Amino acid sequence: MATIDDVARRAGVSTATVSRALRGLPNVAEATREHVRRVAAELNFAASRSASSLASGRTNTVAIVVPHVTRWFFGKVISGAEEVLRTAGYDVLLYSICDARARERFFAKLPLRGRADAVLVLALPVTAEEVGLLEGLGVPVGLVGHRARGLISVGIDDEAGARLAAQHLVNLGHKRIGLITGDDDPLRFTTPRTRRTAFREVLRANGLPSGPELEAEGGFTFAGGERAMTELLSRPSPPTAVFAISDEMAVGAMKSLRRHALEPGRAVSVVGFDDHEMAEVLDLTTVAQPVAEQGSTAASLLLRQVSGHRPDRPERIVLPVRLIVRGTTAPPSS
Amino acid sequence: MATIDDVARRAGVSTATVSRALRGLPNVAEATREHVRRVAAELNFAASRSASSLASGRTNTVAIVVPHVTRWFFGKVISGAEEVLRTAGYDVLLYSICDARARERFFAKLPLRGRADAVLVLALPVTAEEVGLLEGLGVPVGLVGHRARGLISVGIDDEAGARLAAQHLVNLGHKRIGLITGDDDPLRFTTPRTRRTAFREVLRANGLPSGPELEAEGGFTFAGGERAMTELLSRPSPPTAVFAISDEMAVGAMKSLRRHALEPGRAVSVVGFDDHEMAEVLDLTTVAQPVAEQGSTAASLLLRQVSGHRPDRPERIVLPVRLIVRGTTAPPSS
DNA sequence: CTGTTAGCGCTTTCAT
DNA sequence: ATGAAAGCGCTAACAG
Repeated sequence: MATIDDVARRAGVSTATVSRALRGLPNVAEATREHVRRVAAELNFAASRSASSLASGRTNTVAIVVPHVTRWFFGKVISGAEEVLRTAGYDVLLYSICDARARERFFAKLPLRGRADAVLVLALPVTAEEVGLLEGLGVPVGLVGHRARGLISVGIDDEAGARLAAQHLVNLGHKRIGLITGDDDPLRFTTPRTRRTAFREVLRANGLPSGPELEAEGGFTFAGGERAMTELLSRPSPPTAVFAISDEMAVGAMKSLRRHALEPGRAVSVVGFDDHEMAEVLDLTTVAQPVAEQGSTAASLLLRQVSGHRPDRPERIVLPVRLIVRGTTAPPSS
Repeated sequence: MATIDDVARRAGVSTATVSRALRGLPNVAEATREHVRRVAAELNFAASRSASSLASGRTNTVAIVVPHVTRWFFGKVISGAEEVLRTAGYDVLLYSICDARARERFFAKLPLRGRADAVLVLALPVTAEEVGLLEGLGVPVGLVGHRARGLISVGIDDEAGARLAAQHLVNLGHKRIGLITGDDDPLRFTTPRTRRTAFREVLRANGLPSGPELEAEGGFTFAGGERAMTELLSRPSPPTAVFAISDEMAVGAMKSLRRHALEPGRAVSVVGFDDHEMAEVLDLTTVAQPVAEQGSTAASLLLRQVSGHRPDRPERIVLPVRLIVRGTTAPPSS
């Protein structure tokens, strides 16, 4: 592998000039630059990342910390962020944290220390202590899906989303409205709690029952949603409508309803959250949120800070949600 | 951030000893090692990755090249690989290549040059030229989902899987069997072709019709599967059974069938591929493949090569598939 | 506009 | 078992 010295020698200039020419810095004669470029190409030269990192202190890398690469939502967010980062010339380091042990190890060792110019953390509700550790990294930190004082954050208004769903079902005249949540305990996501609280408030404000007997846990998965709905149906007085806080769970719930000969949108109404690809095809009423965009927005903010932008106050961007009414919601059948 | 010199000074030893002690190399007195460890911890020291890479020539990083982080299959493979790599102390660099342009750029610049000790490429059917470029990286390269001469590869027997599905439907007595494939042209995956060919062979061998008029393209997505099934149903003489080469498409197909009042498993049989989480809940007959395991297996092989193992012949591992018969397949109804 | 010269923070012989 | 010292390949002042 050719080094910068090989290029310099062959081009008849100094290494400094090669470095400048190749990185597009000013103060290089256009002719020289062209010449250096040609020689570098001939030699198939590419600057060693570790050498330039060591010398410059920059890594040209951004770390993304994510629970469950496997989940649709996170995959989308990652790919949104990845594209922005890649385009800006940054590499993406992936840290997947799928259980409490991994999380502990991650924060204990912070393997990304010194490896990234910025960090993007998805959905993990970073504790005060963890925030401290991340800040100690000395690079900009961005959060998607929840906030923490002092850090960039991008997300949606979960309360508003949940309220939209709840109010829609209330307006249709439902009196017993269930909730399929996803508590995912080991990683302690905040989203489920936030949505649940807002959801309950709407019910209470409308004089409707709410609470554990109308709620079930679906772990954010299709199978979990199916189980949760089945459980709700087995309760003494089952709901006539449910709000599932993810589309995947909502679709699982629809499956359960059909299995019980309860047509979604007729016997029981269902509202999901996300506007997953399946929602449209299945005619599922849902609270739509921009997903990839949360990743790309966060990545852009992060890069701005990397290149010196120092906002006066922590940047927090809230992307809009909206209710998409489709066929799975209707007035109660009786 | 403390450097190795700080630790050495404070511990009263040389930097060489610190380096050895902290990396667990031999020839360090146990007492010294313990002492150095303690001091390092006090100072919150972590060796700079770029400095050690530069000095040692190793990066402790593995790159994963993947199309569509967003797709269930790839997410699973990544997380399988990630776990093995993380456990072995390697970081994961993610390169997502979701269209032909990105692919071209990637191979033109090979941004991972010098950044990784090994490369894992998922599903991209690497052309001879691309294989050359990857080999030129000078690090072990592993492939998941297809093979190339000289490179490690891990996958399943796609022919066998497709045959299993086809034969099952033939045995049930179906005479017109459709195929929902996913050609995904821009990236030219080989999997769809392989499965289609094997599938057609079985039909032909059994004297049954096959070919384009019984096939439709579903792009590996739920919505695509739904469209593909709808298209098949609109043809002059629609199939009484279909094989979708992914579960997500199979589930989409089931949706289409229901919309046409054709109960899957009664009016029309459906077989999927993957054994996605949804398959069990939806009672979908499918060809099961180990997914995360393909990632972890490939990662392990790669790491073995990184640490010097030189197999005599290219390593190719084929993981087993099996047919799981569930409720969506039955003899033709008429 | 270009060259010289120090490092960046580690690893790795080679001595001792 | 430990230390001294020479780089690894690049960037960033500083001169000119």
